[in-house]
Amino acid sequence: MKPSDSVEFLGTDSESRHIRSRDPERTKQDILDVATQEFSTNGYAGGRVDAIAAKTQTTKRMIYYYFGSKEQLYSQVLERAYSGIRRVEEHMNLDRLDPETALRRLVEFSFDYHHEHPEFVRLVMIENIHNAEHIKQSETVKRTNIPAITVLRHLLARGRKSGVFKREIDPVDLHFMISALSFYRVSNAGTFGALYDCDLNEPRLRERQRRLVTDTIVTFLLSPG
Amino acid sequence: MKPSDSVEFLGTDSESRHIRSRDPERTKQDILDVATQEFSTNGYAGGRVDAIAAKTQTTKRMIYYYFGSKEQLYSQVLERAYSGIRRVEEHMNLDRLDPETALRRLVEFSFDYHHEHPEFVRLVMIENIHNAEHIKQSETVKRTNIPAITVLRHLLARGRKSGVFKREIDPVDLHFMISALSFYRVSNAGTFGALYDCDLNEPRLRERQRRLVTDTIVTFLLSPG
DNA sequence: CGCGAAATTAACCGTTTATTGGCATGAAGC
DNA sequence: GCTTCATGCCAATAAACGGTTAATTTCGCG
Repeated sequence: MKPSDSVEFLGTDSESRHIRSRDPERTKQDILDVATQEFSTNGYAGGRVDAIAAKTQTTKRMIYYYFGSKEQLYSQVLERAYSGIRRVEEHMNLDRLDPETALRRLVEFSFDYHHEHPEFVRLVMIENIHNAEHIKQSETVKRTNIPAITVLRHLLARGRKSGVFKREIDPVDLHFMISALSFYRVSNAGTFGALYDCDLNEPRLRERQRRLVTDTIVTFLLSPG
Repeated sequence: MKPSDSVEFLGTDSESRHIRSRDPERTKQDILDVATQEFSTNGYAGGRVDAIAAKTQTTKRMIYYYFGSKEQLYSQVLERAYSGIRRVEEHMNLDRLDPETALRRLVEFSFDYHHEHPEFVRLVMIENIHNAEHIKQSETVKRTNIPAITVLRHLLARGRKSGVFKREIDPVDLHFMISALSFYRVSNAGTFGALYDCDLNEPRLRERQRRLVTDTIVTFLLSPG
C-alpha cells in the first residue's frame, strides 16, 4: 500500500469509520432497522443485501456474520415487526371500560396502529405473497398472537353478559373483520387511490373512515340478530 | 455447418418445432396466461422471465418480441386481471332487485369473486407493494373502474329514497369496506391462518364469514344513524 | 502487557438474470 | 415467387446479486 493510500485511508477513517466502537447489539439493530426499510419497500426478492449493507453503518459481511442469510435476516425483520403491535396491544387495559367503549377503543387502536405503521403492513403483505412460510415456522410469533383473541373473547363475554352485545360472534371472526378494515386501507391505498382517484391518507378522509369502520363494527355487535 | 448438424437440426425440427401454425393472438395469450401465474406466485421481482418462457409453448425471444420488457409484460398481466372482475361485475343487473337484496348480492359477489380469483388478489397485492405505479399509468384500468362506484351510488340513492337505507354513506367508503372484507380474507389467509391456527379456505368457515360480512354491511346500512 | 476470541473490513467469486443479436425458416398475402 | 410477419434456437452480454475468503482490528481478561 502506498503512503498516499494510507493517508487517504486514515483520512476517511476519522470521518466515517470507527466512530462507533464495537457494539454487537447496536450493529444488529442497525442492520435490522435498515433491512426492515429495505424489505418493506422492495419485497423479499426485490430487497437487496448490498443495498442494506450500503445504508448500514457496517458491511455486508456483518449481515452474514449475524444473520447467516438473506432469508434469516428477513425472518428476524418480520418477527420484530410483529412484536411491535403486540407490545402496544398489551397495555390497553380494556377491562376498566364498559364493553361498548372497550370495543370502540379496540377498533380505533387497530385502525390507528395500521395507519401509523405502514412498513408493518407492507411486511405482512410480503409475507403473504410468500404464503406465510416464514411465520409458520416461528413459534414465537404464533404464541404471542393468541392473546389478541383471548382479549376479544373476554370482551365479547362481558358484553353479552351485560346485554349490550346482542350478536353471537366468534372472536376470531371479529378479529378478522377489524383487521381487514384496518389493514386494507393501508395495504391497498395505492391501487384504491389510483382507481377511484382519492388519497386514502388524506386526514379528512381517514378520519371519516375511522369513524365509519368503528361504527360499522359496533353497530353490528349492538344490533339484534 | 456440417451435414450431420443439418440433419440433426431438421430432425428435432419435425419433432418439436412448427407444430403450432402461426397464431399471434394465441401466442400472446399463452404468454400472458403463464406470466399471470408466474408473477402472481412469485411477485414482480421474484418472477423469472426464463421460467415464464419455459412454461410457455413459445420462447423467451417471443416474449420480448411481443411485450418488449419484463415490466411491460407485467403491466399487461395486471390490466388483464383487472378487466376480469369488471366484465363479471357489469352483468349483475342489480336494478331489478330491491335495494337490500341488491346490496346483499353485491357483497356476496365481491366476496365470491375474490375467493375464486386468488391470483387476481395476489397481483393486486404485488402492485400495491410497488405503490401502484403501473396502474397509475394505465388509463384503461382507471376508466373502467369508475362504473363500480356509479352502480353503488345509484343503489344507495334508491335505498335511501325507499327508506330502507337509513345511513348516509359515501359510495367510495362503502366500496372500500366491501372490498376490504372480501380482499383481506384471501390476501392474508396465510398469515392469519398461521397466527390463529385456522384455515380461512375451509368451506364451513368461509360460508360463516360470507354471511357475517354480508350481514355486517347490510345491518349498518339499515340501522338508524 | 499480550493473547485469544469476537467483531469488522475490503476484495473477490460464481451464478443468476434480464435483455439482445444473429440467423434460419415456415406461412401467408400480394 | 417475393416480401413480410411470426417463430424458433442458441449464444452472448453486462450488470446484479447472494454469499465467501482472508486479513485486520478491537476488547476483555489473565
